[in-house]
Amino acid sequence: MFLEQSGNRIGFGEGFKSMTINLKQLSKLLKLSPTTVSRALADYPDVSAKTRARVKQMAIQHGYQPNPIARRLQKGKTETIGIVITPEQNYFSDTFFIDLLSGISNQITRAGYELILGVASDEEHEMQSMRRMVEGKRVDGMILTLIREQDPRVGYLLDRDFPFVLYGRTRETRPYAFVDMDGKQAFEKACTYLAGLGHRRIALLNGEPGFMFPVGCREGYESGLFLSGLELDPDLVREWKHKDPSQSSYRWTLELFKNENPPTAILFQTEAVNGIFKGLDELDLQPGKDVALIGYADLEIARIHRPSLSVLRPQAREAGQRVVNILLEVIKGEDPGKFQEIHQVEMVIRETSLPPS
Amino acid sequence: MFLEQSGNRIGFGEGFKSMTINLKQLSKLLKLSPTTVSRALADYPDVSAKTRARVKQMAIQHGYQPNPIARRLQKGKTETIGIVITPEQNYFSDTFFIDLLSGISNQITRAGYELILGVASDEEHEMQSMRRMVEGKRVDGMILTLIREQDPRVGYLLDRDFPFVLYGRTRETRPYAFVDMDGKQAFEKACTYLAGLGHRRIALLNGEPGFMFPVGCREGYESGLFLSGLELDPDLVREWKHKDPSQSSYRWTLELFKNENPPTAILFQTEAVNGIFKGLDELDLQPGKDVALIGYADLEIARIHRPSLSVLRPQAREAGQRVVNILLEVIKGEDPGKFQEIHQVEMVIRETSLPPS
DNA sequence: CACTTTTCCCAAAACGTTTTGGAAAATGGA
DNA sequence: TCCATTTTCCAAAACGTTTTGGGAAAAGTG
Repeated sequence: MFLEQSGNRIGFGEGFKSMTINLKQLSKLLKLSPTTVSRALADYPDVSAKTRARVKQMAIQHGYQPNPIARRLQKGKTETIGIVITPEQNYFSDTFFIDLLSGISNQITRAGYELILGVASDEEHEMQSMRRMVEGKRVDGMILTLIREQDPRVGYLLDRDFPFVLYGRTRETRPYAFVDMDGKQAFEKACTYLAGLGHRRIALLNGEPGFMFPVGCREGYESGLFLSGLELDPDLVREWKHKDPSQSSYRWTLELFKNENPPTAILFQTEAVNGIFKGLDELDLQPGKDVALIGYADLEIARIHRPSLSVLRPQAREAGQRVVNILLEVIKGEDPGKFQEIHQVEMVIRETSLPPS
Repeated sequence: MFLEQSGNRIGFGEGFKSMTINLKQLSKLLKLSPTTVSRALADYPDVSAKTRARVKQMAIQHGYQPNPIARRLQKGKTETIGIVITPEQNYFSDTFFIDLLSGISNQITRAGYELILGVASDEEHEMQSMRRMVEGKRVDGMILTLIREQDPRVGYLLDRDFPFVLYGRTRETRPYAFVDMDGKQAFEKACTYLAGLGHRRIALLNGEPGFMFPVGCREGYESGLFLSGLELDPDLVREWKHKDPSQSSYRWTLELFKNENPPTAILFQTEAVNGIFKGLDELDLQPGKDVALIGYADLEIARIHRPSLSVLRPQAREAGQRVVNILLEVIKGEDPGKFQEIHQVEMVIRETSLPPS
């Protein structure tokens, strides 16, 4: 019989949770005032080394942790920063965004802060979720991602002088803090590299219009063409959609090769790679051999595909950490205009960036 | 010249932020006590309809929102629930997890609660992040995902009687609350369906051992074989790894077809589909035509691939909402054992589930 | 020794709510 | 009119910290 499997642990529930100790209780134990205990733990100089040690030892022994809510009320800070993501724009397609989030989370934890997350189904709920955080006094600062060229969130936050940092940039004349990847430099580098290999017809399968990042990509692409003495052919530039990167990029790939003078190389964001592979496959073109490819972002598929995909590699984790460190400075009262970082992007040459055949 | 671009808005900063109004200030405006205002807003019956209306009107007019931190301190609740995710196990491979998160987030917001997120790099940091939330009194409850067969997190939370809900299940005899997908029923259904089409050699490319979900998948697979009068061939069962689903499933796909009597159909989790496609391609086998395929989870790739992939479709968003509603009940003090839900999974027949050729 | 300075500690206030335990005013019943 | 009841409001306490503004004891100075 399996009677013993029922596993009652009588007298085990309750109680345990309330075993957390108080500042007042701790101070009583130490025969000190709460003031002194608080200040001892905070390393104030006006408490003797001896009692400070005694206090800390007792605090550890009893597992004392100050109640963060009480501290926040007193300090007038939420010790919390907010971020809102939207699933529609499938930002979670791979490790890129989670890397960014990982950098953000770790740095926030290190500062003793909290990260609160909102998931919004569309642009309107995105704004609504942010307003709840800001006007509901639930956060000290906001992190914004997936920035649009005209982004109402930025104006909103600037208007009420609320601390925030962008991962990306927008069109806004007032100064604000941001960490951005140098998409322009990256695509220029990739473009001139391909031209240096002898490619003369280089296509750009760019991200969705309306967002800021593709703007820089396009600038870099055009600049790369110019520096290589190539002419811009508008027929070689197409834009895929966030809603279904694969489907739209598939369509545009086919489109690109209807050209009487088709491209021998394509630049793109790696999110769109599935559609491109599918399109090339249908056209009986071998990636890397018949068409050179360089993607932006080093997703898993780029590494495991055969031939492996040459990529531009943004350091998402580091960027996330910088975003947080900057935001903490801005919350402290530093001038946001001082924090405008553009991070370089390295190029990783693998197997899909050969000279034209 | 572009001098006007500098865009100084003198006197625009500061001030704006502090325009948030207080309960005390609001009560002064109304010539009422803070008590009455608070009770009026909370719809207590001991405040007259007339003053209640007056209070609410004034509150709206001045955009009053009670400071959540002060309320939390008084109420002794954090109004916050926590979740910890880990990027290594690439749970973010597609829309599935973000759908779950979306359901969670929306329901939490509706309850006036907050979702705080931890990102942990491995199992150890996962536990550490959770302990920070629990022992640091930062949350009222935890949501757990990606559950292992032996999951130390569950024991930890049960031991200190801390409210939590699992998305998934674990091996644990004490009662706890969970919402799980019926992987067993799903894989049984898929397996009998394929057998019904005439398939006699059905393979299972299962998720990583150690986690709980693949256990149910395997049970359903075996049960499906049994119900269809087929024999289990251990050579037709393989397991891929979370770290690189594509690579490992690619290897195992090749392996499966080294069998002298190879499978005509494969069941698997859709995360592994890229590796399978790649393997089949290398073996010159056409998905759907030469080998029937049914995946678990309706990721984007399943819909856009040609032929489109037949799938088992878990309703992640709904599950996320249930998880939150249950957790709120448990936080209120309800018995967790009462909340054990197993959600059915529907099958979507597309183009990769034909009879054997 | 008398004075100043430094060291070490603490009582009380404050943060912004909600809850507790009445109290005053209005109403109803005789 | 008087008492009991109901309605409507509020002062004070409480939640658990940190900060403010000293004050007593110890140490240094002449």
